[in-house]
Amino acid sequence: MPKKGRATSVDIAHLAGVSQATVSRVLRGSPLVSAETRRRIEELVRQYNYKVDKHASSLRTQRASTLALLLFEDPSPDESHINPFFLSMLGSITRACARHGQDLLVSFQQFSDDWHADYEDSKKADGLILLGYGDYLAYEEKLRKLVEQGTHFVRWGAVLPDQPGVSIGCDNFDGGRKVGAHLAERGRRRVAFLGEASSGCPEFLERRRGCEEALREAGGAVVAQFDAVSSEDAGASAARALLESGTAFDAVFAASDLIAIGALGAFAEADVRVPEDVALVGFDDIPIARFTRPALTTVFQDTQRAGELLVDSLMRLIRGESVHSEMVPAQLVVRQSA
Amino acid sequence: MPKKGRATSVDIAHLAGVSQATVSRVLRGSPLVSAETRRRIEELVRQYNYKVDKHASSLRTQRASTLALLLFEDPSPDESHINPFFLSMLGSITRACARHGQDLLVSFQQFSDDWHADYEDSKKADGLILLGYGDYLAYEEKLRKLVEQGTHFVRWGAVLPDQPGVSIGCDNFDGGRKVGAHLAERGRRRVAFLGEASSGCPEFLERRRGCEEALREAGGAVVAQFDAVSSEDAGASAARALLESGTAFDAVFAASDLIAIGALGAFAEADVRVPEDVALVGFDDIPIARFTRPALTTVFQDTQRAGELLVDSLMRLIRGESVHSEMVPAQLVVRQSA
DNA sequence: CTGAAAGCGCTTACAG
DNA sequence: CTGAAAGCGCTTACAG
Repeated sequence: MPKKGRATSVDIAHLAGVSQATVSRVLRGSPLVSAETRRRIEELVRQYNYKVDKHASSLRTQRASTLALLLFEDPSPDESHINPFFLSMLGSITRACARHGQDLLVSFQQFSDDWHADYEDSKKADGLILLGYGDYLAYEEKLRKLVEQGTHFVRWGAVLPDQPGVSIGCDNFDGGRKVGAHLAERGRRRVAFLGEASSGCPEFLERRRGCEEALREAGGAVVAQFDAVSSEDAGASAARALLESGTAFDAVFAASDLIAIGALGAFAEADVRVPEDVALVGFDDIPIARFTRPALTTVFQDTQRAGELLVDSLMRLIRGESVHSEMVPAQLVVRQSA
Repeated sequence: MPKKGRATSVDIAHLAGVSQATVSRVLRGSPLVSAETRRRIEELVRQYNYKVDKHASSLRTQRASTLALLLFEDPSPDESHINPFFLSMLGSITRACARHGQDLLVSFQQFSDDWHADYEDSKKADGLILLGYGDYLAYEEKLRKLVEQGTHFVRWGAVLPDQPGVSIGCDNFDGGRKVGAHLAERGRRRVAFLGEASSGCPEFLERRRGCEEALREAGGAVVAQFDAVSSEDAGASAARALLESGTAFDAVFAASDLIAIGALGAFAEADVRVPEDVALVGFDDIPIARFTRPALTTVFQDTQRAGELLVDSLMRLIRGESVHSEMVPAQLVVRQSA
């Protein structure tokens, strides 16, 4: 007869006529319990809907069994929508956490110096998963600090030499190369790049560089770049700027699908036909890419695999095992726009 | 000199030459501390990067200061993408939690009997936010159980009489009515509804009923319904079925934007022009709706407001205050498709 | 304004 | 295989 409130292991122990320690053993799956005792306790546990208290357990074991996902987007600090690609990562990360028996704390925030403090110091989480866009230069400094502090973290992003910490990312260079090769094969030679390819945005930079390499081999080139953060609006503006610049081009490589979708709108307004007048390729393969008109040719990143890798790497880091950065393959998805 | 590992309040107390209780008081913002002592302790706290241990604190206070967001989607148990509308809710819920000083645990799952057990019994969370589509009939049973068990929860969904627990939802009926009125005003009289409007899906049913009412006043009607869950593929199939059925119609009301986008694709394939041949209206105003071709006329639900309301209601429920269901207004957004 | 002390609900060495 | 006991790091009534 547990009193008001939820039953505790002491209540269950009384009911079963054993010590509280034995109840705890059963719940932790210890082999040091007789089958009969175990059965009796499990029955009571079910009957009273007893669950181990997470806080008591975590306090005792010094493990939160919780991971924190920090999503940040520098360009759009407004209240609105998050990049759908990140959201698909969120989905796969959630599922990977469930498989690993970890709870997942989620937070959207601006770049912060307190990531570490907020989660690991307070022991809310055993480690952090960092997911976001933003100026990598500013970001790197913070990563370095996290490493110094011994924070357990993994990040999704460009995988480059000499980066602080562990990164999991798509093979952006190879993805770009596949786009360049495809465009060349379709007879396109003058490609405009839409997106900020600079050292502040290494993912985009790698995509552009890969594309350039493939193009060069075929006698083509990236003839212009118009900066854009990853949003439809930025993509539309960049495409309009491209059109107004008078640059001669026969293809556009948008650094992300969101940018490509914005460009698609700008081209339609200007009566530029895709793919007849200009071939258009995006990157990310967000769900909607199959449903644009024309359907978007783009690069698929295996978010399922990435989520699993992120969680798995982080857990190994937490256990003190050695972990290295890793890339997930990029795969060209040819649809109608190029 | 805190030993290895993070500093505890005991370490800080030693360093400051006070008792551990005093440190705790400072950190909880108790007025029972002299200004001088407070200052000294705060300095040390900063210097040693000390944070209150969440588990110890929660164990002692019996409050997790954490909310759990359970996202479930019945129709697509596959690994893939989550409805973007829910994701935008997730964004606003996260921010609302931050404002209220609550951590947010996120989980995607199938319908489960263990929602309660998994989160509140184990004290991982003080309350649950339920977000998802699925067969309401099956769902209602579970809600009833949650109420019986005294679980603190709020759900996003249709707000109807006699529902168990607290619901926050859009005014679906009024949203539907606005769609019907707009279509009628545009001279459309024969509207096909795409989406499963049944008692298993009360949101869609309300949307359809609202639309019918407005249409009736104008001499129009909903002439057909083709079921679809909320996805592009289901929308495309439903639209094709509509076309094949030979029904005469001059407008389509899709129960969600995802369905509308699928229908847009199917119409394009069949050379049915939107809005010339058929006017098309969606529901949700997901970010991409502005960028489809033609841009989608749809119904906006204030997710910002909804997220705040959900969190606020749940917290009041947790504090034992009385809370009632509430609706968020629906707003027609006219673009090009109708 | 401050400290000593009890206790939140577990886990796990230790002893049997 | 089982129990008694210590202790994880806090918060808060109680006493001064």
